Amino acid sequence: NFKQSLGVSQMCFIIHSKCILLRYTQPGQQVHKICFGRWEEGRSQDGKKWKTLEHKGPLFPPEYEPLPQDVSFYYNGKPLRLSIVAEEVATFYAKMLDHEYTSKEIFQKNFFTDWREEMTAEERDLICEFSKCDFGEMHRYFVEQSEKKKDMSKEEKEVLKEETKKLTEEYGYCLLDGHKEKIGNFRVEPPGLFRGRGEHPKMGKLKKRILPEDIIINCSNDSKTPEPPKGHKWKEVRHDDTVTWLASWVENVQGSIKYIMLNPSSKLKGEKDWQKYEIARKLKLKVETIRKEYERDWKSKEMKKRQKGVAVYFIDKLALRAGNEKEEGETADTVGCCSLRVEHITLHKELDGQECVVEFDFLGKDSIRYYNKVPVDKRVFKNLKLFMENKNPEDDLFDRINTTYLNKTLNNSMTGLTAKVFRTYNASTTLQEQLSKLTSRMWHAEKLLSYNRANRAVAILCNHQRTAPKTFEKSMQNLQQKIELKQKQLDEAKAELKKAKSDYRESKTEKLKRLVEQKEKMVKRLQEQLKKLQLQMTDREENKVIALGTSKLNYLDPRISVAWCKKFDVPIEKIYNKTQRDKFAWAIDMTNEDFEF
DNA sequence: AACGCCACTTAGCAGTTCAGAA
DNA sequence: TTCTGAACTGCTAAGTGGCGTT
Repeated sequence: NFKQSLGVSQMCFIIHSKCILLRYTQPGQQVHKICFGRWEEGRSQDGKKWKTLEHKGPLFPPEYEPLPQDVSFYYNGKPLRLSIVAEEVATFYAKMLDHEYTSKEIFQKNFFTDWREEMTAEERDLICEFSKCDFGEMHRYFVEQSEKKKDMSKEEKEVLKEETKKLTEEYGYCLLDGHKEKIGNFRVEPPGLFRGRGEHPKMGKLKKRILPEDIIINCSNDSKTPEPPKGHKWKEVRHDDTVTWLASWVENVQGSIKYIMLNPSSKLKGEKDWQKYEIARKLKLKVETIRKEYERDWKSKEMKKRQKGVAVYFIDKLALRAGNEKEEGETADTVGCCSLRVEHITLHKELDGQECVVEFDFLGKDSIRYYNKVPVDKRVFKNLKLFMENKNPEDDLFDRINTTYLNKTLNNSMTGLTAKVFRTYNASTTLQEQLSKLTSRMWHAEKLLSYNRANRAVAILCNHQRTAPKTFEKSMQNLQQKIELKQKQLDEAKAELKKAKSDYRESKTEKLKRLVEQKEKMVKRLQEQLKKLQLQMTDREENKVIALGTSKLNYLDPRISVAWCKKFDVPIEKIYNKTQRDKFAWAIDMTNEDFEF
């Protein structure tokens, strides 16, 4: 009846764990949603993450398939049949042959050492020199295989797709507190060669195959325990409701623990995400006080306090990461704020007409370069000079402090405050500020472009980079050509319009009048198309090495975007794709247009 | 305070899919 | 219908920060 009275053909209930939405579209109008119930903030205080948890355990990668008889590894120019285990490891290398990783000495060395460990005694005796190894034939075989896969018929591809879908349905979900939730990564990581980022000392090492005997399962004790693969046992089955993971194992290269966890769309993750932004909003209310506090620290008698004051200033102003200390030689040499070394900054009393400029140049997370020249407060500049006195380039800039101390003092200023909150706070504030400058008079494409601009401002602040797409230059050229063509068309159309007008002036017939109107329309359309292309060009150029996704997914309070969409009548689908809409379901459900971060 | 361990978020890349242009 | 480039998805490495122990 409700449907009929509204003249709506379709209506659906969207059932979240803590709210139910009734969703429908009235003809010619926007989508309506009626919300019953709401998301819960905070959650229980006792550290319990769930009451019940049931799942099927992780999905293992397929077993190794030996090479066909006519494909072989060559040593010293002669074909050599390897033992299954050694052959498998060799294929890892062979598959990567055209990647530049394999040309690096450390990569080769690490691989060769670990490979020899997997060989039989005889193989180890024989295969002593890496330079005599030839993986060419194996490599060609794998290239061929992937070609074949590409050339498969539509039907065959369909069958494969169906199979993965079935596996996802079986293993991709769990039951948490009685609700079906998507799992983030339900597959055990397959064996292979470790590829670190940047100059990683462990690149090329063998990442071993994980067996059920390595895996700890976590589920509730009254649930059906996942079945290990035939002939195998789990390492342990535990029932720990203070953690959110479903399974874990220790990885052999770095000795770190890997987890199977829920998808960001889950209630558990969503509420945590929400909480994160609430803390950042709390910082917004206190940030002025906190800024005064660290400015006072710049003058402290205690060197430790001064260093802290300057470090927090960097974290706040430049959105630097905290910079935990890392084990030397175990990972790539990267730093964050607290681990900055003297060699990473250069002080300029004056630079390009600005006073007190600090030049930063260091590798941050994922070995992404941070390069920036920033004019700073005079007192900060003086302090930095002081911190650098009598130090070697490789000494710590902030030698009296570390992230634990810094976070402890931050927590004293505001409960829940840590270094990373500043990044969230500054990112979200920047987005909101930038968006508030926009007007509703813009046309659609312009609105979206402006949103991207705002997003980009944040990405630049957080130094989120990407390697320029391989096809960038070419696609840019193509676009340029299109623009030139459009320009030419426009010029022609304009000339035609002019002619039509003068014709009309000479003999004012109805037919010629219509022609003028027609040509005017044509010119207008072409102008719009040209403008659109030019916008696209700027957008793409500015986006060349900037990654927008990271900030969108991790730093920008989605409620800002949702509110903006509502206010300016932009469909949310233009801003967030399906995955993102799932992740931010909590925000989409509860935000109206006057939300303020 | 130093250390080691653990749990969780944040990050860029590569392969795949999709949509619009030719 | 085919081709091309962008968007999306999955993957897993690399951070942050808390806690208990010494």
